[in-house]
Amino acid sequence: MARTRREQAEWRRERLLDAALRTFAGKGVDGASVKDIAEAAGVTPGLLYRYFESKEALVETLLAERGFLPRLRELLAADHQERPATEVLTELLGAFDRLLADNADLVAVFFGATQARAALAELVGEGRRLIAGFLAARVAAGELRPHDTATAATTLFAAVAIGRRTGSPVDVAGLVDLLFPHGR
Amino acid sequence: MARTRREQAEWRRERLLDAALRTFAGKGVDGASVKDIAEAAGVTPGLLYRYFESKEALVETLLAERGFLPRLRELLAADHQERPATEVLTELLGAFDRLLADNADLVAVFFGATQARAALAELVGEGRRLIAGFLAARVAAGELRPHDTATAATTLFAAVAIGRRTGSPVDVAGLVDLLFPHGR
Amino acid sequence: MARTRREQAEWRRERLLDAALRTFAGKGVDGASVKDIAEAAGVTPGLLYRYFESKEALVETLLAERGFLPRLRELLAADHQERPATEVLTELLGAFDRLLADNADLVAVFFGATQARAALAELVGEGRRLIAGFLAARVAAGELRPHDTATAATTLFAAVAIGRRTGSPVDVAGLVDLLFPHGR
Amino acid sequence: MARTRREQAEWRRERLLDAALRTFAGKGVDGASVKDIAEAAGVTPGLLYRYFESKEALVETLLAERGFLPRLRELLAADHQERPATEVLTELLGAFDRLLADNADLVAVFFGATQARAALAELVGEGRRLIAGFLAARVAAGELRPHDTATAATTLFAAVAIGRRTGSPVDVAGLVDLLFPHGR
DNA sequence: CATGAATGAGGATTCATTCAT
DNA sequence: TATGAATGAATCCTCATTCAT
Repeated sequence: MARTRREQAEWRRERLLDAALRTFAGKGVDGASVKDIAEAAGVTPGLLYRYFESKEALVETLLAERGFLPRLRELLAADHQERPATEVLTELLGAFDRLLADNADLVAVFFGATQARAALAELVGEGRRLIAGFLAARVAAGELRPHDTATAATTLFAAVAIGRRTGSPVDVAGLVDLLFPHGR
Repeated sequence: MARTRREQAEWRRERLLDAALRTFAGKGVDGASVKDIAEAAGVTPGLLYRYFESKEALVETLLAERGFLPRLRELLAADHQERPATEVLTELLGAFDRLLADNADLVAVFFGATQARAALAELVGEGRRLIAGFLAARVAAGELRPHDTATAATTLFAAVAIGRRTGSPVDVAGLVDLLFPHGR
Repeated sequence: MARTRREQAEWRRERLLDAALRTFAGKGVDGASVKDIAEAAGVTPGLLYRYFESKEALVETLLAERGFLPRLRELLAADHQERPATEVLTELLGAFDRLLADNADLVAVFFGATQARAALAELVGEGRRLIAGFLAARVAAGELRPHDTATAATTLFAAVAIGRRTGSPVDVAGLVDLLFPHGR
Repeated sequence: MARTRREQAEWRRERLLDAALRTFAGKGVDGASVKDIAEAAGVTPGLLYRYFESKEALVETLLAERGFLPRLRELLAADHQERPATEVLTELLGAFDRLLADNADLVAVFFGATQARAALAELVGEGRRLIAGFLAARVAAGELRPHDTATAATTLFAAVAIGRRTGSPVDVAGLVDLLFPHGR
């Protein structure tokens, strides 16, 4: 109630992003009109333009501010030196899976919006590189059997992503055990 | 030249579907106007309505007639009794990969169109079931080690699909070897 | 009634230009909406865009196709060798005056539209040059007293134009007699 | 700095009128938004409404307060009894010419704004009447030859105005000499 | 079969204006 | 006094669709 101007504006901006995310996820970026979004946020279309330059800018802001790439990087950046590779992998993929589940709306936008194609490729590429690096280190350490780490990384990532996307999430522990039976 | 009425109509219909596929793939289903499609086919928008009830019907027809689910089913339905499982899998996934590559336009539509979400899920689900069945049979026959066949099927499929989608196709033989080292 | 497609289109285009001219003259170019124009033409706004790319293009077309500069040139290009200068001038300015009166709507657009500024200057400049040339020739021939022909030309033109513009047309014969009393 | 409330308000009002004049001249009355004007004045749009009831009222105020009709009247009202008519005329028209040059922005608004049409006609009408009166007096006094004083007045005025408007100012002395050679 | 003129609904966006702070 | 969040109506324009020719 007792909000300052600044707070109120910040709050409204976030509510608009929320509404946009929901609406885009439901109707697709092209299918959702500015009016739809405004209605979902309980305001008039005109107001949207005080906060975002255009519909396109809104989509970009959504991808930039609500994108989970930063959080993905955090997850993967952690230091896992001491623990067994399969345990770390299971935890990592589980976190990724949860990230996707928690951001189902955003994932929907990601898969749909033309503008998001590049972002999607970047996301997958980044994850792949980081996981592949981790795997290679553990192979070098003799913990994991030698294998094509790039393909393995893609595979792990893809399985989780497609599982979420098609509505039948994969069992992460099973997945890891599939690629590295007996922890190798 | 000497085409019967029936043939001419059939031919035009196919050309319209071609044009629609190309245009949708390029601009997205929502982004492509009926005029765009008609122009791509070298006709006027009005004519499109002699062949398809609406733009939506056009999309549905495209998905139904040009969808590769039938061809996927053919691939998987073949009898592979005699040959080693990994060989069959490699061949199967390779064929799937080629299917995706050959139908890049359609895949683009699949991933983008809201209407196609269900179709996508169905496609993956179907493929998964069939592959899982194949794997289970080979496990039962003692050829493959016991493992979570459902997860394995999802994983194989997903890796190929995401690989194509993100523009860095996976090495199919490597993929199979990853899950079943030494053919097991 | 029995109009061919081509004729009908041509006719409609002209009606749209008519309607635009009337509407622009009444409300100004910025003040007149595309809807206003369409209504004045008895059609829907959308149709306007089959005939003109944009509202701006419509204005330009109006100025280009309905502009009277060509007719002004014709008037001034005629050969008047034999007749007294004042008679020729009176006739010329009278014709110019009638041109303005007949195109009152267009004149209104000319004075108002930013895009038309240049056209207005061109119109006046052209007329000025041609009249000045005529005057100079007659001075050289000894028919008219020596005088600043450029200023005279501007003055004659301006008097007629402002007279029309402010709704109190000038008496053309009186005007000529004012500058060249006793025909000199 | 140490301004009273009253002074500050007066000052702000004038600054708003300045900004409006500049902005209208540049973009046209319809083309300039209230936001544009406010920005040009370094304030927010809302403030404008403390000083003027509406955008239209702003235009009217501009025309009323910044219009040069009062100054034109002053010019023409002066008593010129003793001096030769052509000298007075030259001075008068020169002053008018300078008035137009100094108020180029306002003239632009005058010619453009629909609301200003009437004001333009009034301006010209007033000037015409006053000049015509002056001419008639001098004809009556036998200084100038008998002539159509109304037409002469229109002509003098028009030549100066159109000269300015089209960017090629007329030579005032030459103009007077044109109508009254040898001062008659 | 094929055209293209015409419509009506809806799209994104701008803008004059109001009002709580 | 001055701000800037919010509105609602209007603007230009696009588009799927229909239908007379």
